[in-house]
Amino acid sequence: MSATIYDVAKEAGVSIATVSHVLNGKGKISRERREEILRIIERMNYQPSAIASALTSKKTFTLGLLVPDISNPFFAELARAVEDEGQLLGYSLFICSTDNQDRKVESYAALLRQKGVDGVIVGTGVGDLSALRPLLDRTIPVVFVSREYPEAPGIPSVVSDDYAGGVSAARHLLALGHRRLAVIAESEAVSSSRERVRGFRDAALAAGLPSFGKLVRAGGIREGRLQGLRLLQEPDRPTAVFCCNDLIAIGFIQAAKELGLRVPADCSVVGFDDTILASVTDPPLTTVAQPIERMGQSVVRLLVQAAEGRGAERERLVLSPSLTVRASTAPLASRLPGLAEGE
Amino acid sequence: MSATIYDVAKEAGVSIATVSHVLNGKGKISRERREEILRIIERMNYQPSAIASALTSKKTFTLGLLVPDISNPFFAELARAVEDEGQLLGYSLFICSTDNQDRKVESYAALLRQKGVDGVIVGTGVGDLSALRPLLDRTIPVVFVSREYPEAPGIPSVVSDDYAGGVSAARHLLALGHRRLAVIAESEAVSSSRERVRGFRDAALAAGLPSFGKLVRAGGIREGRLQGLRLLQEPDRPTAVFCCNDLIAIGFIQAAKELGLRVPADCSVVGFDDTILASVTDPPLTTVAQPIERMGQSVVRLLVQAAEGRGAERERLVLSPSLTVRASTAPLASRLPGLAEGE
DNA sequence: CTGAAAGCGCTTACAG
DNA sequence: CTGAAAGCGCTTACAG
Repeated sequence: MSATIYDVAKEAGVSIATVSHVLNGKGKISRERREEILRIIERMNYQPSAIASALTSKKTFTLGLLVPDISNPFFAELARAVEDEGQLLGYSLFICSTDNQDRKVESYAALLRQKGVDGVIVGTGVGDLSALRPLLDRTIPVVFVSREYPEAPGIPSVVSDDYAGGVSAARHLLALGHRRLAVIAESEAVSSSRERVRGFRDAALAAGLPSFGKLVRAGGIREGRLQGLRLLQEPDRPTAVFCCNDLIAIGFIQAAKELGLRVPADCSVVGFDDTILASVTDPPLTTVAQPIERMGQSVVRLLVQAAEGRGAERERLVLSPSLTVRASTAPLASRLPGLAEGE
Repeated sequence: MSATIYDVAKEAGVSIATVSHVLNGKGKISRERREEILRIIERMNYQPSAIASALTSKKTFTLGLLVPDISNPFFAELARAVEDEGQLLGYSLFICSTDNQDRKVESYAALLRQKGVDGVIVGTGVGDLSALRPLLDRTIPVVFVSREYPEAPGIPSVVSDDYAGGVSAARHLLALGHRRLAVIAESEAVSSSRERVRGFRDAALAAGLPSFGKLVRAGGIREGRLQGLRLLQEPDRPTAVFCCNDLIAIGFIQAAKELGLRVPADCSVVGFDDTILASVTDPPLTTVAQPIERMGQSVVRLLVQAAEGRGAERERLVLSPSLTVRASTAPLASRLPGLAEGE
């Protein structure tokens, strides 16, 4: 076993209370004593047990992060930002992949509660909010990131302005002359996706489009490809598509290639998120960039504020996304789209 | 506050020892008593404090994972596998991104020690192994994944057979008729990269190549691109390149495109890892696939064995990589490569 | 400025 | 089969 506070106290000829005080900078300790004790701590290579102090102080300096899947680049990048900001503020991070399943959400929630985390960041989809009860029951602070649940009043959230993101995607495509649009959204259950679609629709209608275009749903690459194959083989196939995340967009581009269509010449594509994937595809993806790093920083700050009893200053933080134009979008070709296919 | 073991004991009219016993399945408790107590636990929604039990039992059921960067897809995918296997065995996961800096490695090591983790998985580069001293001093079990340190005897590791991976990359390119090869390796400090290069070289020489080709170094996409620009503008530019990870390969492909060269027509590219990125690039990347999921599972099992005192069965587990052929490699064009550029 | 003592919520011999 | 009691390594009023 390694040194405990008792060993240090004995060595220094003081009580453990005094050692504890110099450790935590509490109370008044004479400068000489303090320095003497610090020296001994150093020499004995003493490190206080976080477990013992957690048991008494009720603080673990640990946070939980619930995401659908840590191997999904968006959440991996978010996790990195969360980890860094947590580290800065002295908090460690438990990572929990839920696959958006309430069962896993609830089991992780119970686990995190048992572990005594000081707060948890929820970036995962939660079908039934009661899955979070183990946390809320014990009044462990919770903050949502990238998702919101209006049914959960009083729980702060950090999101990007998804509506505005949808608007900017639509305006970009409209400015390029596209009129025959389509949207591939995520599940209706995902609040952020709903907002993105709403923004896109409003902007399209505001531009005088008679109709808003086809709307289909997908989750990741595979489904994006499937829906792409379908959309692109319809007689009135769209000349531009808005995909509610980069993965879907990637699947869509794959579908286009398989059908011998060129992106953006035959169909423009806009994604959402701007993860590393967007810069790597061919063509590089025009996409609505979420400020992932700032989102991560902000949730942590909000959560730590709540955890430390300094009431969160705001309940809801909305960060602005920005359109990153790469090469998957282009002006509408002058020929009538679709003609080549023999309509 | 929520219920403690005392509340349950009082409610059940037994001692806390008895409650503890039924909780942990220890000792002999009469079936009726057990069931009665279980019922009360259920009713009171009692969950034992992991902190208190950690303080007495010296087990936290928590592991640490040191990686260079959780937002790097390879490590994100590995982390997912580690998390899942840990979860299965009852362990939670602290995630620690070190950016391969010894300073951060050491500070995380000290932190994990304070938190009392039962073991740590090291997938990060460590320049000076003494950065791990906080762990080793306290004899906290450590296992390496994807890297090895021969200087650290007695520490188990799980790696893929990097040498064999390098061989298979070379054989693939040789079989396609390529003779003018190049390699973009990671830093010399990275053991896995060294082995990959060694395998590649041996296979090339064994095939009768007079020389093994150019060797340059890079870390990620940016450097891969830079080195690509350089390599591809030399008079005797290679017709095929082996990149020691997918990120480098992606950067290389970008460079080729910028120079107006086609992959694979003008230059074949083989990567290493087979992360999600490899399937998303254009062309999709031929790459040596590491069995990421199995690696994650295996390290966790090895580590938990060590943590639970069941001596690790083996000190070193080597998993076989396998070549995934996609579209970034092709037979050597019949024309003399490079002629087009006016050599 | 410093110390004695209680207490955090468990587990674990040990005794019966 | 069950309980009393010690102990894990800290923090925190409280007293002096």
